[in-house]
Amino acid sequence: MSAVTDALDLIKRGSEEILIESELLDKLKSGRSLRIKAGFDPTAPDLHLGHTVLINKLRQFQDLGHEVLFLIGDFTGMIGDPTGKSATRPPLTRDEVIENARTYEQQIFKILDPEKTLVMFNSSWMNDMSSAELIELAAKHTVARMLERDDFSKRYQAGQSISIHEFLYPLIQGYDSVAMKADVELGGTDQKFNLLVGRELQKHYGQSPQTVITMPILEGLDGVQKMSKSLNNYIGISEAPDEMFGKIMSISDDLMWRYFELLSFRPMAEIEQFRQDIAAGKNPRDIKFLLGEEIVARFHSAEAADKARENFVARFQKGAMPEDMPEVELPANDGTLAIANLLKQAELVGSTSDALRMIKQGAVKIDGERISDQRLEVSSGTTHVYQVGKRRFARVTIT
RNA sequence: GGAGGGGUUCCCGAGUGGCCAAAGGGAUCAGACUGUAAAUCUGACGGCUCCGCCUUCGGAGGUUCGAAUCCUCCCCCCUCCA
Repeated sequence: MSAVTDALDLIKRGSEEILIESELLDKLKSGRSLRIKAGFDPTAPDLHLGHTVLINKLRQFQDLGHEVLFLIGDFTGMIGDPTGKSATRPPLTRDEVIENARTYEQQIFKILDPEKTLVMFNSSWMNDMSSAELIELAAKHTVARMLERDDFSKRYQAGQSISIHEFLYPLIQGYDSVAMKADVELGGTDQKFNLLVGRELQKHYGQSPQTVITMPILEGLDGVQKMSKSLNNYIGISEAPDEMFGKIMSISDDLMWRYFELLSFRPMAEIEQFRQDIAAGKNPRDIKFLLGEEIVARFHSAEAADKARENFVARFQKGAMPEDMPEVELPANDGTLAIANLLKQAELVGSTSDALRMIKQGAVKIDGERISDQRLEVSSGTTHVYQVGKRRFARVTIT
């Protein structure tokens, strides 16, 4: 096997689809450093593991000697990508976009090699585009083709609104490929339509079309919907080790295999061995520990991973209190503070109504003792650990 | 421009004058069970000084003892016609 076919094999691992594979092979054979594009909409301030499926693939390209063009869609971010959305997104303000973009830059270099990464902003060419040029761009695509896109046609049929500007999104994303002279573009499977528009437009503008590589969409913690910040089913790459480890442990056994496949760097053969071990009676929890440690070690350190596992065992298997919890000081009224107000002010619950409900349901503990008195008054000068449910803790001092 | 349909609590979606803080499902939270699993079961799920009170059903007014439900104006969405 030649180095080129080895490279192709590496690229294919975990990817969903390569359009067109033979073109990619030719590009690899040319021996030049390829321009690998990936675009990110700067709407989410935090990268999560779902993003890393793609970023890990970019890293592989870098390891093969190619250059990554990390596009921050600051211009398109103000439009709002309609992909996968059932409703029109509100546009972001200029300040929000800039702030979010900065956060992206800080995070990607946990994975990518800065030496081989070019961070670009599509505003740098889109802001200069004239209205005439924009209309010329829009003339290169038809409404019928736009409506081929799954989410557009669904919304259209369901009688939901599609604003004209949303049609511009795929066109601009495609035009980015022209402006960037991309050889390859990576995206999630939900981006396939947009990525293919890039190929069309490059042809229109006299460039050879980019190879499109789609990566699977990682399911979130619920195992059903895609991992996303807005659905609150994500694991952020900047999260604390304990949090990260705990979230990995909370996924179902089925989902664990998906995460191994898309997030682990272990060879597939080793992962297959894990499956066999479990079939032979090994506790899946112990395999999940390995996944949790690998992920925490990648974004923090091996020591942090060990520590996270130890904390996990101590806290949930042995029922210990967490080591760190918020420390809160609250003023009393007339020497005491009602329990419901205390819990609300300590931000353990959202409202006093919620606090009373939690007490009724047996979810509230003080120093580990379950309480049932909704009218409990806590006197000033005391410090206790208050707990709501299994996860929410605070050490509260009444002054 | 014309005709029609629609905007309900986080989401979907019932509800056409009092029994509505509003069915049902989803999401979420809690309890049980566990491997903090998942699944399942049970319960909760606007707010508050919580057996009572206050504020919600696109917005503003109005009718009524009483309105998410009726009337007026306005805003927004969709469909068909032009």
